[in-house]
Amino acid sequence: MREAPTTLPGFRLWPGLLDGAEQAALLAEVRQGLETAPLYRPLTPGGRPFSVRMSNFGALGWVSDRQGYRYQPTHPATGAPWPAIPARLLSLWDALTGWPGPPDACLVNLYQDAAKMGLHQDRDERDLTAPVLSISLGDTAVFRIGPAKGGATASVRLASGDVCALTGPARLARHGIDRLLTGSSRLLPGGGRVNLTLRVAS
DNA sequence: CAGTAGCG
DNA sequence: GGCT
Repeated sequence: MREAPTTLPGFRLWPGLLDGAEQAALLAEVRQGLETAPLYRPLTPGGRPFSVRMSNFGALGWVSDRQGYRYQPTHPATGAPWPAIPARLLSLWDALTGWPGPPDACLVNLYQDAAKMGLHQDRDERDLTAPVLSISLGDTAVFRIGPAKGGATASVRLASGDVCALTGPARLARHGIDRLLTGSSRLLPGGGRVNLTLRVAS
């Protein structure tokens, strides 16, 4: 599968990398993990709820609450360790990133209806040179990305099966999700989008 | 604070 | 749409 050219150096995009069967198989593994680590709605440190629901796989999970942002080894509601990262995601990481080690965190974000994610930077990881890999499943999202220090952003549609990465000069790019194109995919029975974000947290 | 509103 |  070809890699598409992008405007921002270091932002890599592989449209349609996962075919329908691969998307369905991955989604089944995600659903299985979510039985152990149920989706929940986090709060910002200021106490406002996210519109997205979250969970995590891997040794460490990204969480937000009144205490702040951090990575922790257990689910905030159940106290249990996060489920393992599915092997096919680890293979994808190996195939697409040149990074010498595996990711130890996989954030699971579920967008439904009007859920969105404001512009932000991923900067809670110990080594900010390790890439971030993102997999989209379900409804197409309108993704926005711009330079780390502010300025003009670009809008990019992320469809089911697309994979993208923030690498090198784009590692600290500001990015977010403006909205979903509802009804654009039938992968999730009730509609919506699952985003999987692989990171080296520690 | 990965949220939101108001300004311009 | 970007900044505060």
